[in-house]
Parts: sequence; structure tokens; C-alpha cells
Amino acid sequence: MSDQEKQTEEKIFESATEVFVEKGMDGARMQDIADHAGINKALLHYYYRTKDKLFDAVFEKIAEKMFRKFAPVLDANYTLEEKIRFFFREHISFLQRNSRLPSFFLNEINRNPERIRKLIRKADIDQLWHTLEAQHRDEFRKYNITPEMIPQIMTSIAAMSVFPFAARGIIETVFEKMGVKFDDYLEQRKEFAAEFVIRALKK
Amino acid sequence: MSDQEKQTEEKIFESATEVFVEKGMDGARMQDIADHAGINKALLHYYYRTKDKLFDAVFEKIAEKMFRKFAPVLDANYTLEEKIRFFFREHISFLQRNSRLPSFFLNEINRNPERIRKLIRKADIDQLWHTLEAQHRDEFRKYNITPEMIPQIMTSIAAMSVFPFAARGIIETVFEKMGVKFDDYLEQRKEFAAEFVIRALKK
DNA sequence: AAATAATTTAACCAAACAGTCAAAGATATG
DNA sequence: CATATCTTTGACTGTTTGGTTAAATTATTT
Repeated sequence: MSDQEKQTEEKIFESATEVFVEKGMDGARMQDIADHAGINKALLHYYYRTKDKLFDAVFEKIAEKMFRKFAPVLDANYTLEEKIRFFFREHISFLQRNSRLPSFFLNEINRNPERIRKLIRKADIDQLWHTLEAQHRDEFRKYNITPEMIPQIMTSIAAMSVFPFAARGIIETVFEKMGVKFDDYLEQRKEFAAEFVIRALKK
Repeated sequence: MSDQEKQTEEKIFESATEVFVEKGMDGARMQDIADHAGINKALLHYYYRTKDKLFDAVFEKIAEKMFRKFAPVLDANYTLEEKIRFFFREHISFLQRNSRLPSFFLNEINRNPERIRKLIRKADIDQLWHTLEAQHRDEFRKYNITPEMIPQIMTSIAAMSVFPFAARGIIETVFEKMGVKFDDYLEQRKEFAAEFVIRALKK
């Protein structure tokens, strides 16, 4: 693959990512992506034969990037509380830099659930879970965390981090009326979310 | 307005709601809505001149329905803890019956933030907030809740309730692999979320 | 430098789309 | 029952869309 080709392909991929994330699969236009990349539509179809294939490539890359942020949580050298603090700090920081991703991602998955099946099969999510459980068995007992509570806790942690971005449109507008700056709120949230969850877990 | 006309208009409105919520503004087709209502496209345009006008009508109605669920929280006869329990029980129950609403709603707002501005102006959200603060001033002091924490707490409560629905596609798929039933999880969540938040608020 | 292969383009196509229109059917009004 | 008004339809239009094609340009190989 020549440098020129790689450059063009990369330019296309970046442009496609931008347009898809902003407009969604249905709202995105191939012409828009081509314009954005400074090429014409035929060349776009030359590199990625169809809109679907291009979208799939973009979507998979984004998913991979998002899930990668979860990996360090599996490091056995941290306590549960340290992991929670680490997760919120890192995950919210990542989303600050990619603030439209959650809304885009969640929506496209709900619109076509088949998409996530492939990704989850590849990421071995349940495996990941068993690792975590083994690492913190003692702590779970200390906190009185039973297996039935796991799904509740997992989704609560994800919710605390992702929701402000998924609902950014509403939240930002309400904050405006209350005189609160969304950016300040996010900075504050890294710590707040962690302590909130840790307190909730304690008896 | 004759009965026949009302019936047709209602049928159109219901069909439009279904199709818009399922496919989103961009993904929805006027032909689809017409088919769904058992009429032809010309009649659809006779009642609602454009797709945009039809969408606006549907969207406003949905928003009104969602925000109405927050109203009982303003009843002064409940303590803060009672309100939290009440909110999760009622709000999650509502979303169980309208499980696609959050994803649709959040996405369309992020896609076009101007939409929410109108609604929030009408709903007087900040007013609503001051009422709440006045009702629970003593309890806030007891919990050591400072004004800066309010936005964090508000969004956390919303997140706990709305996120499982907004991220339903992923959550349900992960649960499948873990052998957890989403419906059971939701039933459990009404109580879990309330106690989780209440514990988190306590020092 | 000639031949071959890869890249890029302008012009084009068929399908899908939101929206229109004239006229037919139904319903109410005098 | 005749006239006016409201409702519904089938057929149509102009535009936008994803995708194609054949030919031109550029890069690579021999």
C-alpha cells in the first residue's frame, strides 16, 4: 500500500468517522463524506464499496477504542476502590475528548442490535467479568455484594460515567438556565462519581 | 372535527409515533407511516403538511409525557428519601412500558439541540428546582449537600433510571451471555437504584 | 521508455424520497 | 335534491441518494 493511498484512505476514514458520529448512519451522506475528505464520490466508493461497509469499519473502530478504556480495570494490583476511582477518571477524560461518541454509539446499537453481538463475542465480556469477580472476592464479601447485585452495580457505574454525555443536549441546556458550566461539571464529576459509587457500596 | 376525521388523525399520529421512535427522524419514511396507518401518502400530507411538522408534533407530545412523570416529585408531603423511592418506582415503570423512548429522545435532542430549548422554556425547569430546594433545605443540610453538588446528584438520579433503557441494546446482549434476564433486572432496579442513591447521599 | 497496474475523475443511472395535484367520494347544508 | 365543503385517492414531479462506468491520469514494474 503506497503512502499516497494510505493517506487518502486515512483521510476518508477520518472524514467518515466525523460525519457518521455527527449525523448518524441514516443522516450521513456519502457526498458529505467525500466533500469532507476533499475527494469525489466515486473515489469514496473505490475505497469502501458501499455505505454499509464504510459504516461498519468506522463503527468497529470506535467500539474497539471505547472498550479498550476498560482494560486497565483488570489490573490485579489495584483494590476495588482504586479501580473505581481510576475508571471514572480515565473514562470521563476519554469521553471529554470524544463527547459525541456515547450518543452515537448507543443509538446505532439500539437501531441495529445485531451489530453489538459481533463485538461482544469478540471482546469476551463475560470472561472479563469472571476475572474481576475472582480478583475481588474478599472485597465483595466485605461489602456484602451478592452475585445478583453485580448487574445492578455494573450498569450503575456505566450510567454514572456515560449518561452525562448521552444526555448532553438536555443537561447542557438545563445547566445554562441554572448558571452551571458543563465543562466544570465534568471535571467535578470524575471525583464525585467515584465517591458516590463507593459510598453507595458501603453498608 | 368529525369522529371520522379524529379517528384518522389519531391513527396517523399513533403510527407516526411508532415509526419515528423506532427508526428516528432520518430513518423514518412517510410512506412507512402512511402504510402503518392504512392510508396513502397524500392523505398524510393533508393532515400534517410536512415531515418536519409531523415529527415536531410527535416529539413534543412524547416530551410532555416524559416530563409529566417528574411532577409528583414536587409534592411537599414526602421526605427526600420517600421522593427518591417514589421517583424510581414510577419512572422505571413508565419506561418499562415505553422502553424505546429514552434512546429516541436523547438522540434526537443531541442531533438538534434547538428542539429542547423550546421545551425547557415551557417547562420552567429551573423554577422546578428552586421549589425542590425550598422543600428540603433541612434535609440537604443534614446530608451535607451543598449547592455545587446539586447538578451532580440530579444527573446521577436521572442516569440510574434512564441509562439502562438508553443502553438497552448493549446491556441486554451482555446479560444474555451472563444468563441474566433484562426484565428481572428492571424489576429489581426500582428498589436497588433508590437504595443505592440514598446510601450514596449519606455521610 | 514501454507496458502494466493502481488511482482519480466527470458524467451518468436507477431507485427512493418528500411533496403536489386534479379529480373522485363522502358528508354536511340550504 | 342540489350545492358547497371536507376527505381520500392514484398518478405524478422534482430532487436527492447510493452506486456505476468508462476514460483519463498517475505510479510501478520490466
